[in-house]
Amino acid sequence: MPDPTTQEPAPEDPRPGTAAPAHSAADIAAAWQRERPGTPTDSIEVVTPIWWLGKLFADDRARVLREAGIDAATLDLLSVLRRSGPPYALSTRELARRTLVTAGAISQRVARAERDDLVHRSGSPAGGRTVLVTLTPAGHALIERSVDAVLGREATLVAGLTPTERTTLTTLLAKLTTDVRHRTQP
Amino acid sequence: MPDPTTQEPAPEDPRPGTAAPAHSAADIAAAWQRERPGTPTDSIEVVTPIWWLGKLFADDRARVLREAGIDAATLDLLSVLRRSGPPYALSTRELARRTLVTAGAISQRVARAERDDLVHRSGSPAGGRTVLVTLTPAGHALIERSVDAVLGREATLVAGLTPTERTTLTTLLAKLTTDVRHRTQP
DNA sequence: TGCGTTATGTTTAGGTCTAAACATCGCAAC
DNA sequence: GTTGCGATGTTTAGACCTAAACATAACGCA
Repeated sequence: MPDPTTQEPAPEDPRPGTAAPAHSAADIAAAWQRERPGTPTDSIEVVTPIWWLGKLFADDRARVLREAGIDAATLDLLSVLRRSGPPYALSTRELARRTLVTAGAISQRVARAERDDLVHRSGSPAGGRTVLVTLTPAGHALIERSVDAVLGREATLVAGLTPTERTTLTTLLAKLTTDVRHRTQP
Repeated sequence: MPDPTTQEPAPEDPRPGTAAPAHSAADIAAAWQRERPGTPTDSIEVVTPIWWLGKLFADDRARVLREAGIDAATLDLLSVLRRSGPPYALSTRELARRTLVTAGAISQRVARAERDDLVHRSGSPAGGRTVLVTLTPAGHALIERSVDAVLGREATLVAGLTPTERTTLTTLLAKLTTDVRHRTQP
């Protein structure tokens, strides 16, 4: 019965009872249906490619950044500060909000970046207990020469999509993001 | 000049020179253009939503799994074994190939799962130095009651897309994946 | 038989993240 | 004033991953 549409080469020794390898989202869904009929596999062909693409982009970005002498976490930190405009300073809280990691992670990121003289903490000029994290000249220089490398590279990765396809994809991703946020946050 | 299309509330104290917060991919691209005209921002509206969606799905899955008493790494391991069909046994190498993590990570995942009596290692029945990792009855029972919870939940998260939209999205993601693989692997 | 090569697993060092425990600071109610 | 609460940062314990160093085991071949 199993007539799986695989794209992988068949195993050298197809022992009876051994399923074929699955390496596309469709294969994974088919394998569940074969082994466990009725499994709710509707989401697999949407969720799985999104994860795989995220990993592909992340791995490629890591490769590019290694040559630039910076890691993804630091790039994220410096980017947010650079994009915020003069005076290139944000509180820990605000950095956490804009980077999707916890305040504790920001604290550690800032500690590493401060050790490398890319940012410095300044005791709160404005009220409260807030600490302002500011880009140093070295940090500004590093992000300046990293961002074009990273974004330029990623532009080539998505260049295979036509403008129409890209617009459609962006729209659908935005809709899905709204849906998921709506169903998970409240 | 800056007429940023933000969806966030304006900062309480808009000091001069301070950019508005950016919390959509379009806002991020606009912020780069405002602060650094000419930055190649073409990819941002594709790559960023993919990462954010990946994180939304991962966080939600972690929530569901916490109640089921299993973590995402273990779910991944047991799922691959369960989907492979009887006799629910695969080598370390093959597990690494199907889960997108390194062989070292598999070694550790298997060690944890073995400690919890979810799988057991069997000395190579077939040739070589290969170690077969096999699902135990407890592991089989755990994956059986976890997979419906996870996939059922995710089905509701993508239920807002019409069948047509879902097909279009799947197609575009597949095309992008092919492109990116082609440009990064060789 | 002896040796080098290749494939496979495991271990270890280092890095990063989250969750939770702590530590402050400002402020409001009284 | 002072007591308590809420917001903000930092620290720490635990989890998990990668890369690289180590082990073995099977093979090919002289």
